[in-house]
Amino acid sequence: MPTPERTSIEAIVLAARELLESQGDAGLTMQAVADRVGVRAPSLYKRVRNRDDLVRIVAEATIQDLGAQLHAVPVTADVGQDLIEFAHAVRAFAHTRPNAFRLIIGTGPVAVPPDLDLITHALAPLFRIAADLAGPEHALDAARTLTAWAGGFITMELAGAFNLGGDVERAFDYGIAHLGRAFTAST
Amino acid sequence: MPTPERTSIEAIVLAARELLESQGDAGLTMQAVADRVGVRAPSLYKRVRNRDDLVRIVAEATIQDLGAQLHAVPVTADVGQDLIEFAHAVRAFAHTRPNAFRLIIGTGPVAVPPDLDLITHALAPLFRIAADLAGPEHALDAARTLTAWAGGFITMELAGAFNLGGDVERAFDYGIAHLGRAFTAST
DNA sequence: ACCTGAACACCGTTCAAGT
DNA sequence: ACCTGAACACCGTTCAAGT
Repeated sequence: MPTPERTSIEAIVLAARELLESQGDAGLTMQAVADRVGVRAPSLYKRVRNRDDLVRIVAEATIQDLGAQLHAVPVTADVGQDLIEFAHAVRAFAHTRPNAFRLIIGTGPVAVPPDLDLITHALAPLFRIAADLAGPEHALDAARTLTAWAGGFITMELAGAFNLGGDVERAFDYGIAHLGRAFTAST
Repeated sequence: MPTPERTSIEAIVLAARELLESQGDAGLTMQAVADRVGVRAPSLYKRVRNRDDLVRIVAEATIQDLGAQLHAVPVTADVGQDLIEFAHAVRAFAHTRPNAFRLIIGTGPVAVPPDLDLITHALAPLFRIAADLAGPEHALDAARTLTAWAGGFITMELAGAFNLGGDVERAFDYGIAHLGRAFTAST
């Protein structure tokens, strides 16, 4: 006797993302997700292996969203300007969904790492910029330097590590400008 | 009738640090700490407000250790070389105590933020380098760029985000070299 | 004054029993 | 085939009772 499906993986993931952002990682409990989608907690295990798996799915969905934002940044003739727009897009994304962003920086508590291809595809626009700035043979190194800086800066900003005074906005722009110049200078 | 003290805050913090490094954040439970110091879990609350407080103390102890390592880096006439040694010291520290390092990057699960003065003092050598490289008026911006890059790079490395091939070591040195040049170029 | 067992409110997860 | 209640092994934390 089949029972009608009372929820879906999509509803579960949506509930998990909303809970993560509104209540933090500790608020993302199987109980709370179940309540939100209208079933009992054990039912979730029909659609999801366990909590770690659910968190991994949320992380991957976030990577895809971030990738879409980055692919939407227009490509102009000025690579330096593109880098600025790109960096601001990442930062804006992180500010609207800080908890999800922490998840994909490798800093948040993700037990199961997200799919590598997803990350590669999401960051494809960055590799274009890095290659244009530093030349094809240093593209990977340059891309890593840029992601490390952006990820580190935004993580620290979200953690409130920049309370020493000074303008955080200006420090971010200072970083972009000097990084952009650093690569171009050594082509 | 006083009972003899069967443990101490020092023993508790030591146990917590060992557990964090060997078992990860999830393994750092009040139960496990109590077992290790030879009391029952409720007794810990005589020395520590709660688990979040214990984690904060561990984070602060880690900042002090990192600060000691950084202050031990010799100051030479070549600021560029100092920066290289400094960055390598941070990375070496992170590799020996990855879980504790994550705690102080603002990426790990620290509910209560560590004392700001501790961080300022620990990073004092960096500010010297930043001021020498970028000039006193841009010292803060430069220091933030450097810490963001180093913290982000090492965090991603520890999370295994650099599996795209290529030499991680080389990417790190590439980052130092270009950052060092970037600031000096614009003095 | 410190330590303890017992208890409480939570977790994630499993599983037999329902429909 | 999906959903559920009950149960299990864990958490962190409180507190009255011991010494």
